[in-house]
Amino acid sequence: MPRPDKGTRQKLVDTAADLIWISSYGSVSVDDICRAANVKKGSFYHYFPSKADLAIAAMEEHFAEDLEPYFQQVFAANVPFAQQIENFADSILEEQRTAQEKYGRVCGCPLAALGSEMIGEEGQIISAKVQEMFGKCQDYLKAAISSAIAANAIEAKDADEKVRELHDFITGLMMMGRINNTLDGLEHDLKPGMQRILGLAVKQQILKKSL
Amino acid sequence: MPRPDKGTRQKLVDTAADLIWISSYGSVSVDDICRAANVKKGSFYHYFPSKADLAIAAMEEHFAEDLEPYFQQVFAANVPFAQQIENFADSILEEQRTAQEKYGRVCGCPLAALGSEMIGEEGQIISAKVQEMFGKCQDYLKAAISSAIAANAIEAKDADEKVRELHDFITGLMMMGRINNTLDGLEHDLKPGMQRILGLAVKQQILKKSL
DNA sequence: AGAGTAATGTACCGATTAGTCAACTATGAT
DNA sequence: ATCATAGTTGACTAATCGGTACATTACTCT
Repeated sequence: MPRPDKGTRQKLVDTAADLIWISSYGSVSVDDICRAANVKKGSFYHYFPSKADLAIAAMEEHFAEDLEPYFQQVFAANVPFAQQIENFADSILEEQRTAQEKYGRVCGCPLAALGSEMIGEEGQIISAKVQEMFGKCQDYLKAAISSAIAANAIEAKDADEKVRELHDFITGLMMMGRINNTLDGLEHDLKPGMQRILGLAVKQQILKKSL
Repeated sequence: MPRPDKGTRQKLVDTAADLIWISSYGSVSVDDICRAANVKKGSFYHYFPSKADLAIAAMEEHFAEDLEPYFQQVFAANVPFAQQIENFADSILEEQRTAQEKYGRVCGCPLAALGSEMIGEEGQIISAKVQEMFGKCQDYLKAAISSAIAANAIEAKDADEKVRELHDFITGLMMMGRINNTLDGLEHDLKPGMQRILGLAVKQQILKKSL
């Protein structure tokens, strides 16, 4: 589904996001990005003052254009909490499957991969942005959990605690999926694990055969 | 407590492990390692044919010298399973605290950080070694869980499943600790989470004040 | 003591890195 | 039409990368 003529800037953002996701920030050079996007280096630095700025732009725009609308849909107020969580788990798995098909490997969470890599002085700015993005994601989770608590839909008391538990759990599954290049953990444990953390009924789940 | 005259080779291994742990493989150059270890480049390549070989040696030796004896102690056959798990959780937290004091930040799991970064063609060998190392760690976990199952100490049936769940869970906590530079998740959720996964009694835990 | 080898030190290599620069072209408003 | 501006291009830099070559030093065995 390639949109026709995405514009140079957008091509750079998308290409960089892809390349970094399937390998790492450090191992993808500006030349790599330019080559893959079919853009000359001069144009790169016309749009972005540095490689780090492109990465940050990629994060912000991916969040604003993909993640934010997605969260608003999944956690829409009219959907019951248990269903929100089910949908959330399903869509994570689906995204990972799609990426696996597209790139030939399990990719995990791009923010976590980047955040882990960019530890240390040189990566401060990017690392801070990763934390900020994670924070924004957690805000959506927190809103959903808070209203579930208010509605007595779950027993939990501290929404922040549950958000952290949930996020840490999900990140673990995605990270190990990335490292071991397998969806096993996500397929088997994601949904029931999330339900268990939140004190929701854990349904016996039927796994779709992987294609 | 620096041992006197560690030997050039060992200094390289230890220094590289440290530097890579607190930043990343890609952002640490051979020159960085040599400078920090006070070793000349010629000596580096006398002991290791490449940077990647040093990283692999560091993983293997860290496992053989630190991790393996540690696992044998924690999962010693005469220790009750519930206690094994408690000790395991405690020691993970302690290791993270120690590293935090030493390096001024939460470092998380070095294998996971490296494994996530080394995805992609260029990192195949290192990535495979990370998987191998994780596999060896899981073997110890599996042995402990299997005998707990055999002794009816826990309800679980499939040891492999529990090992995966446990490993994914722990990795998630450590990874988010690294990314967000906080021990909150590990301090609050590690032990009860492990106990819950394994169907063990979840004790109310008293948290040590962080120093 | 002397020979062989292990270890060290220094100077170097070509390739690659992020980033610069000035010339060029397309565009759009007046 | 013209003029400023946005966008593009390819050649360029200085620094750094992983790795090599080779001479020198230290150690060990006889």
